[in-house]
Formats: sequence, structure tokens, C-alpha cells
Amino acid sequence: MNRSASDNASNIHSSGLKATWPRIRILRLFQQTGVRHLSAEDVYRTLIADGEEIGLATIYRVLTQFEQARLLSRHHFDSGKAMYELNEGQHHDHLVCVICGRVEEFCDPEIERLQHQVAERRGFQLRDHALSLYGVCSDPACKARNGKRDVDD
Amino acid sequence: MNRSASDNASNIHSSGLKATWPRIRILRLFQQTGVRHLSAEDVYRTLIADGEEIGLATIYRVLTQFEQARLLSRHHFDSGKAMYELNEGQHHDHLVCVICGRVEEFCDPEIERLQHQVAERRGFQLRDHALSLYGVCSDPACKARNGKRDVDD
DNA sequence: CAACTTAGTGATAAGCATTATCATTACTCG
DNA sequence: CGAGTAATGATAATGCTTATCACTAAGTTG
Repeated sequence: MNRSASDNASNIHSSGLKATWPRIRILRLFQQTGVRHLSAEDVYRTLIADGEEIGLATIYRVLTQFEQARLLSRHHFDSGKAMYELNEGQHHDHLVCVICGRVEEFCDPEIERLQHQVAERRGFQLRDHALSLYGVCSDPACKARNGKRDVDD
Repeated sequence: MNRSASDNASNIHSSGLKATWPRIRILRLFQQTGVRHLSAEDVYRTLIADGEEIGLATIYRVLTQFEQARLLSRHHFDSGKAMYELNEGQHHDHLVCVICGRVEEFCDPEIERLQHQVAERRGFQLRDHALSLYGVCSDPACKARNGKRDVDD
């Protein structure tokens, strides 16, 4: 726990940020194995529940800084709230369960290739891309609560 | 203009909604060739500029109803505000210019197929999917104002 | 190591897109 | 046409996020 704190300190430092307790605690939370995708509110509630004293404003500020520093990446799914995850280099896309909200990741090189092809054909210089699939995940509880509608495509 | 108004009236009617002036005006705006993708604010400002008397609350209400009636479809790009476009049946994805905000559409059956394949493999029952490519469009003005960073993938 | 300089924190207010409320108005159908 | 109900629009409220600002703490210098 102290070891990972110092690791984080250097990570944070090398991004040009001071290694303060709130930043270390936030980064550590994302490094813990468990749920990979967290909203600002999620982070806030988790840390408060852990007995930490931290303000919501700090959470938002630090998440933004970490995103700019490329320590985290931000995604906007359909929920209206931004979700953050640890940036571990390789790009990937998301499957979002419309029932339980769980997020799975996937990586399909062929889709990536086709995306670049489309952009090139249209004369777009690609900067970023986001692919999200929404559906009912494999959890039996979600399948059970599954309503009427099916694929929209 | 009157002809299209009555066309709209029946469109709206067959969705189980009363054919009121605000609804007719909003639908007509989307049917006019021109910019296909509009935010609630865009719709509001355009109608006000046209001398119409309409409230912003009505815009939001009607856009939501039209989306549920499948007359329009809604997209969340990175801007934070929802964009609406006329729903003409076939699914497509979007290229969004990060400089001028223009939205182009594309349709790639192979990407669609691969998306379904991914969902199936993960045991997801697909409901919806959204693919947006962000980049600098082919407009010379946008290319000129193009900064440093390149593809992130 | 102590004073210093500046960045960081947290409570709270403000901002922006969107939704809810509610009295007034306008469709529709008989 | 007139009753009944749905729709409108002004405004208040909500939810997420960013800005403000006095105070605290990190890192630095003498």
C-alpha cells in the first residue's frame, strides 16, 4: 500500500503535477483491480466510504488533470455522466449493459482498420474515435429483466 | 409549404401525437434540406429567427417525443449536447469534424457485421450501437487551423 | 530548518443542458 | 360548436460539471 503510493507519486510527478494525497488516493483507486470504469461520483463515494476526507470539486479537478496527463481516459456513454478508466496505452472499445450498466471492453483490429479506411476516403484526418455497443449482457439477472425491444440496426 | 405541413400533420398523427403547430414546424425544419444534425438550441434559435413564437421547453418535449416515435434519432457526440436528425430508416455512423463541428454520415456494412459478431461472442444481446469518428474534415479552412496532435489509436 | 512562494484543496456558488411544474391555450371528436 | 383532454410556454428545479476564493500544504531557498 505504501509501495503503490510511492509508485503513484512518481507517476503523478512525471506528469508535472504535485504528488498530493487526494491525487495519490484517486490514482490508487483506479489501479486497484475491480471495476475499471468509474464516474466522478463513483470515485467520490468510494473514497468517502473509505473514510477519506475529500471534496467533490477536487475529484473533478484531478480527473480532468489525469485525463490531460493521459493517466486516465474519459468516455461518454449514454448515461449523461462521464466515465473514467486507467489509460493503459492500447485503444479499445466498449460494450455497455443497458440493464446493469456494466462495461466490458473489446478490441477488434479489423474494425479499427475499417474505421481508418472510412476516414481516409472522406478526407478526414482522424484524431479519435469511439465505438460503444449497447445491449443486454450475459448476466442471467439482466437477461431475466430484459424487456421487449431487440436489435435496432 | 402548406403541402408539406399537411404531410407532416399525417406523419405526426400516425405517431399518436396531435398535429400542433410547434410539432409541424419542428418536423418541417428537419425535413428541409440543409444541415441534418441539430441540437435543441439550434432548433430553438432557428425557429425564433424565423419569427415563430415557441418555447424552449416545447422544443425539448417535442424532440423527445419525436425520438420515441422514431421520427428523429438522437446522438451524443463529444459536445455534451444531444444532436437530432431525421430518421430515415437505415442505420449509419458519424464522422465529426473537431474544428468546425460538421457531421458527415457513413455506412459500412462490414463494420456493422463485425459489431454484431463481437456482441454475439460476448453473449450480449445488441440493442443499439454508436460509432463516431472525430477528426479534421476535408475543408481547407479546417485543415489550416489544424493543430499538433494526430491519430490517437 | 524556517520563511517563502506557489500550487492544491474544499465549500460553495455559478453554469449549462435538460426535465418537471402548472396555469393557460388549442386540438379533436362527438 | 363546445366539452374534455392534451399541448404549450414561462419558469423553477434538477443533475452534472466548472469557477471562485479563502485557506492549507508542497516544495524551495536562504
